[in-house]
Amino acid sequence: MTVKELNQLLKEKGYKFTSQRQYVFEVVTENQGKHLNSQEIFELVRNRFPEIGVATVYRTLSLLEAMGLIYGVDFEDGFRRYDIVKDDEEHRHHHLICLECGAIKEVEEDLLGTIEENIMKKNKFKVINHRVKFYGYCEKCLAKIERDQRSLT
Amino acid sequence: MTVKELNQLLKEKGYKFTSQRQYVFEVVTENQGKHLNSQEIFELVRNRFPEIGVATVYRTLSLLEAMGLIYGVDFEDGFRRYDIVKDDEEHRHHHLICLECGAIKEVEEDLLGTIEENIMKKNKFKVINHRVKFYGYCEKCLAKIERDQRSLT
DNA sequence: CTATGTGCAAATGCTTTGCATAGGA
DNA sequence: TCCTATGCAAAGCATTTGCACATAG
Repeated sequence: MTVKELNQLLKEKGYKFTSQRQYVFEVVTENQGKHLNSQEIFELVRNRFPEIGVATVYRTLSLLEAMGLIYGVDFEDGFRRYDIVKDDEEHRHHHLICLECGAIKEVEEDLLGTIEENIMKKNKFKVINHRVKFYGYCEKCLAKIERDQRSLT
Repeated sequence: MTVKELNQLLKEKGYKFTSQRQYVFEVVTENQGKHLNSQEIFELVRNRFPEIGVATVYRTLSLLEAMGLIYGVDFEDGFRRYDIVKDDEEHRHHHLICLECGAIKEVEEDLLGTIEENIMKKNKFKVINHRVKFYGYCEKCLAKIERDQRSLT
């Protein structure tokens, strides 16, 4: 999504297009996949627009999330993190979280298609969406761990 | 797990057995499946042991979690919630979260056994554990929603 | 007796809010 | 011009921490 499209979309919904909103959106877009937290986004925006206040960043992130342009995740590290929603993704979007280094990688797959049906049948619960977090070790840390173990013997 | 076993386990690991730890453990145990938050646990313990302080509850919950006797979940509602770990469960434990009424139901299944292998192959990420949250509508709310829709036509 | 555990209150850290001013449309 | 958006500082709120005292072993 371009800044122009953001402008249009904001106006469509009756919101105003401001520099602050533009910069917050740009920063999140340019850092796709990094899952920046609110403070990080604040710092990066401030580089381009020093007058901005934290409150505006928080308010803008909420707005963009409500508009469906970005999404928030909570990796239970004390921060709310944001990333852009890619046009083609619906709910096929999950995270691999490395227990060693904290690296976060995205998985773009609809993992649970058939499983949702079973849930529906067994639990009488209509599944609308799901969020999966896999905890484990990324390639780098796994190699390191195996190396360390070898050197012990 | 009984209080007696808790006593033993604490001592094994070099911790002391105290009334505070006993009551916190009992409250979580007796409210299995309710996913109480720290404040709720604090209130319930205080009914039995009025001298207890919040800090002790927080410290005890962390300790019990580290010992693997309880687990914490974050439903992104601002509270950390706790429930007991049943003996037979490893990582076969997920949640159905109703978008309408907020009800939380547990699912006791290892949903992703085969999927983990694919993740491993495709992403070079060794999965140790996973946590799945399904968002949707529970039986009651689903019925209500359908009723409301019918009455509109 | 000694080290760990506890209660209290203060501190922390992220996020939200109130309010006067700025600035889109 | 009018109403939404912003910046600032203060407030909120769950959780953590420092410290003197209590207590399990």
